[in-house]
Amino acid sequence: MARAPETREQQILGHALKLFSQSGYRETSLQDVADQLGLTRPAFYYYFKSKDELLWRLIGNLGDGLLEKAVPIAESKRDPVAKLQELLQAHVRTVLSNSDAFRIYFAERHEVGPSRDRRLRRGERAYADLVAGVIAAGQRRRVFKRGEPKVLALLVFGLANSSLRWYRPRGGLEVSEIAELISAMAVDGLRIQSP
Amino acid sequence: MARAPETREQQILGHALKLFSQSGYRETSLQDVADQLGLTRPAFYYYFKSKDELLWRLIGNLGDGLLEKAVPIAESKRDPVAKLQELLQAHVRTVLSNSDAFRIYFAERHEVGPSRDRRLRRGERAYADLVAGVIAAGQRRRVFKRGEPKVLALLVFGLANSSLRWYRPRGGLEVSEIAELISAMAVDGLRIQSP
DNA sequence: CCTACCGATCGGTAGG
DNA sequence: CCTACCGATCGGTAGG
Repeated sequence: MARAPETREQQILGHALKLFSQSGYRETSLQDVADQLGLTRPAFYYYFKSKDELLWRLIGNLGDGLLEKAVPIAESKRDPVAKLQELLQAHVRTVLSNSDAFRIYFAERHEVGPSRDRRLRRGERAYADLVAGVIAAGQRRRVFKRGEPKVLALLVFGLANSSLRWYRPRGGLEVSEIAELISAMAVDGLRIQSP
Repeated sequence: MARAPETREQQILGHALKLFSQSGYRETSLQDVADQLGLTRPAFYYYFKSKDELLWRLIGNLGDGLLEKAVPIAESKRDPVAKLQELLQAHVRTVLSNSDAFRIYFAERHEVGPSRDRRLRRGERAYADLVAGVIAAGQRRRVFKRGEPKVLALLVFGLANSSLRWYRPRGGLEVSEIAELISAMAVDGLRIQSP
């Protein structure tokens, strides 16, 4: 059972991930993090510039990860319904596979400061525009309901991200089951009902 | 234009509501609240026992309000689809009409301490069970999709509550429009698709 | 990475 | 006894 040789930096990131996710960024002191690792608080500053820097390392590139997976799906040649379904499945899988980090992201987003906040916001807008574009394409084909595509995209993200509120690894439902449930619910919710 | 004679207590509650909602509970000091009202921080303690007490006054009975409106709908004689639609419309209207308070509720829920947290949890469970019961009734009539009713209820709440993330009063969309959009999306998302 | 600290600010309380 | 506060400061903890 040879453990991967974790660096101190990785240990700090891992423990901070758990603590920030469970108790919040402001509620968790660097002393809490240091205690769990058996080192002093000042030692932390050998590895990270500040508490802000630690937070940014945890949540700064989550948006890029989502966008990377989404772009090829949105640019593929499938129909809008299939695209949206695939986009949402990928979204839920990514979010729930990194549930601690995304929980921190959504709860502590505002703690990163104005310039980084703008950067996060740009990423979010690009991602939302991508999904809104797919929804708009489905509306033009008369398969999705009318309504502001951007608002519908935000609602669909709200549905998908809400799984973070109750999802727990190894708790009844698998990530893939939740991803299928949510994507089906979102796509059917947007579909013009036939009867 | 005679303003209602606002007591100091109401003034404090109103300003704390805005500040906690905008910047967070821990991020807002009692000094910030006091400054906005032109009084000293110790004066605050004449009106409230503690910062915790202030938070509780803002979010402690939001759940009761939701439950009060939901019970008569759930107990009415309508079919499950109509019940769910009405439940969700009432939910969204209530939540968005008190958007600052509910934003605080969802973001700072954990700050109220263990015993009050249990109380909130009990209220949430009762409310979720109510909606899960309506969903289960719809499943028995083969109008709603299969799946754990409790999970489906949580997803539906997630969709409804996500509107708090982007809703702003006097911004394009009316509360009633959002309520109808969300309830239609949720009900159709749960419906077994006919074609 | 530790010991020994700092400037500031936190929530909360004293007497009047 | 009540109300509506004030100036000063408490013990602790924050990030650095």
